[in-house]
Order: sequence, then C-alpha cells, then structure tokens
Amino acid sequence: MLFSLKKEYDHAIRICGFLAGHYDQPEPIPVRRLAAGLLVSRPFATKIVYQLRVGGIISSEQGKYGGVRLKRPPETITLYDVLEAMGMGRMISECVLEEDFCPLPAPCKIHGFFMEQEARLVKVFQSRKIADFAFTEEDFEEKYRQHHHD
Amino acid sequence: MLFSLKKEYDHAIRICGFLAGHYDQPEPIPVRRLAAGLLVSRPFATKIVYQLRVGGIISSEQGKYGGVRLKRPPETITLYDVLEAMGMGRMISECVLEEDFCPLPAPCKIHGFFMEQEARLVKVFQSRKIADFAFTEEDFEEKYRQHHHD
DNA sequence: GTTATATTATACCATTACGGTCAAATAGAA
DNA sequence: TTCTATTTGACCGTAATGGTATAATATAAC
Repeated sequence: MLFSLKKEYDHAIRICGFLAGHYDQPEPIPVRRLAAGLLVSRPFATKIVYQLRVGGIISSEQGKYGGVRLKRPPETITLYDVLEAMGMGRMISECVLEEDFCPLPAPCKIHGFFMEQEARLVKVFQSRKIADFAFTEEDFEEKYRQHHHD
Repeated sequence: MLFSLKKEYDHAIRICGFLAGHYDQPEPIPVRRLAAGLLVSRPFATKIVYQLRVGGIISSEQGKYGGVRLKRPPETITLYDVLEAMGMGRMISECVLEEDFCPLPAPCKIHGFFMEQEARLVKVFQSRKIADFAFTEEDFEEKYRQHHHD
C-alpha cells in the first residue's frame, strides 16, 4: 500500500484524542484505563505511551494514582506533532536521495509530483489539532461503554 | 511511514513513463533495454512488467525483436491505473472495517479524516496521466546516457 | 528445422518492518 | 513497607518487501 496508517499511529492518535477529552480533569489517566477503554492490550498501550512521552507529547506520573496526561493543551498539539513523535519520518525523501536509483536528473517529474503530495499532506497534518479529535467514554458505542464511577 | 512509495510502484511508473516516451515508435521495447536504461535489474524489471501486463497496462510481444509497449495511448492511462495494476489496494478501509478496533461509532473522526485524505489522493492520482511523466533517453543525466543506435 | 533471443509464469529467498509480548527495574502514594 | 503505577528495552512470530532464479514457451531469422 502506498498510503497506510500503521496501527501504532492510529492508536497513538486515539490515545491523544482520549487524553484531550479528559484534559480538564486534574488526575492523570493510568495506562490500564487507556488500554481497556480503547481496546488495546496493555503492553501495546504501554509501548505507545512510552513513545509519546519520549517524543514530548505526554507527561507521566509514576506510582499509585499515577498515569499520563497531555503535556500541552490539546489546541496546541497538531496531528503532525503526534505522528512525528511516533517516529513517522519524511516519506519520499530517501528515494530521491538514493544514488543511482533513477537515470533522470533529480528531482524527476515523478518524485517531484510525489513530493508535492507529501508536502500537502504534511500541511494538512500540521493544521489539525488534537483538540479536533477529542472524545470521552460518552462518545463510545453503547456496547463498549463502561460505567466507571469516579 | 505513513505515505511511502514502494520501489516496485516507483519503477512501474518510471517504466510506463519510458514507454510513453517511446509510444510513437513502431517496435516494442525489450525488457533488457528497460532494465539497462532505468537502472533496474533484469529480473526485477521482468517482474514489474509481468504485473503491468496482467493488470492490462502494457501489451507484449514474444520472440526475437519482441518486447513491451503501452496498451493504450499514454494520455488515456492515469497514474491511478498503473498503481491499481500493481496491486495498490485502497488504504484506510481495512482499519475501518475491522471489528473491535475502536470503541467509537464508525467512522470515527480520526478515520473520517484519513479517509478524506485518501479520497483526495485518489482523485489526484486519477487526474494525472502517464503522458505527464513521459521521458526518453534524451532526458537522462549525461552519465547514464547510452548512445544506442537504431 | 534449428538456433538465438524474447517474454511468461512461478517458485524461491533474504532482509526488514510490523504488531505485538514479557519482564525486570524504578518510583511514588498510602 | 507495600501496593500500584510507569519505565525501559529485550524479544519474537508473522507478513511484506525487494529482490533472484529458472523452466517453459513463443517467435524471428537463418
């Protein structure tokens, strides 16, 4: 596939959206709750949360009643920020940089075209804020809704 | 990576561009010449050519002085046609179809957004003709130019 | 008919990326 | 001190990618 969203990225965005939906709450969200609510295994959620923390998107608190939260307000975090934190590199560049890949003077029409599309996509990702994707348990389908009491 | 052009696809487009540049010529282009000119190994070029033929993009003639050519005029073949022939499936759909992937009612904002982007990209691919990417040996960088005499 | 040169069609293989799991370590609240 | 969190990175099976190899077949030219 040419354009595919890795599950890791997909979950990462969803996790950020969920955190955004709970950004006003004072207490951090434990990974367990993220995993259970978002239908991801705990180890996998842990891994993603780890990457998001290293990438500077979320902060975390250890110990009992610990958990994670968005580091900055959801209106200031873009979709691009999240994807970048998850390690999404620039896309076409390597093909263009590779020596002896194509006999045409770089950038050829083909790569030029794809680089344009890439640039456009990056711009769109940068224009979308995590706040746009915010949600809470209220938005879940009924069958997934867990009535957790605070 | 989210958006990456497989080498196979990249070469496929380049092969079609080359064939487009020689579309007016009466004789078909042997795979050997494609491979040598486009800096691809012969077996790999063979594989790609095979897929393009099965996909209905090119036709071929066997035997001595055989080779391949575009099946239709390059102005009538879109970039999308080529990518589709190479097996590029639709992209986000599987995530959306997968049951129990996401607790939100489908399509959620996130997939909705990515599906929009996908749809836009497909449209762009459909608007670009192979004729737009046509080239011949004349366009090669000097160091790759082989002076072949007809 | 034979030979040389094409494509045809498929099997195969090495490497990397993906999609996770596991567990030991650390840190903090109670 | 204990319980419950996150932390960190090693690990691993499977699938996709990026090719190669080869036996078969078709055609043109001699």
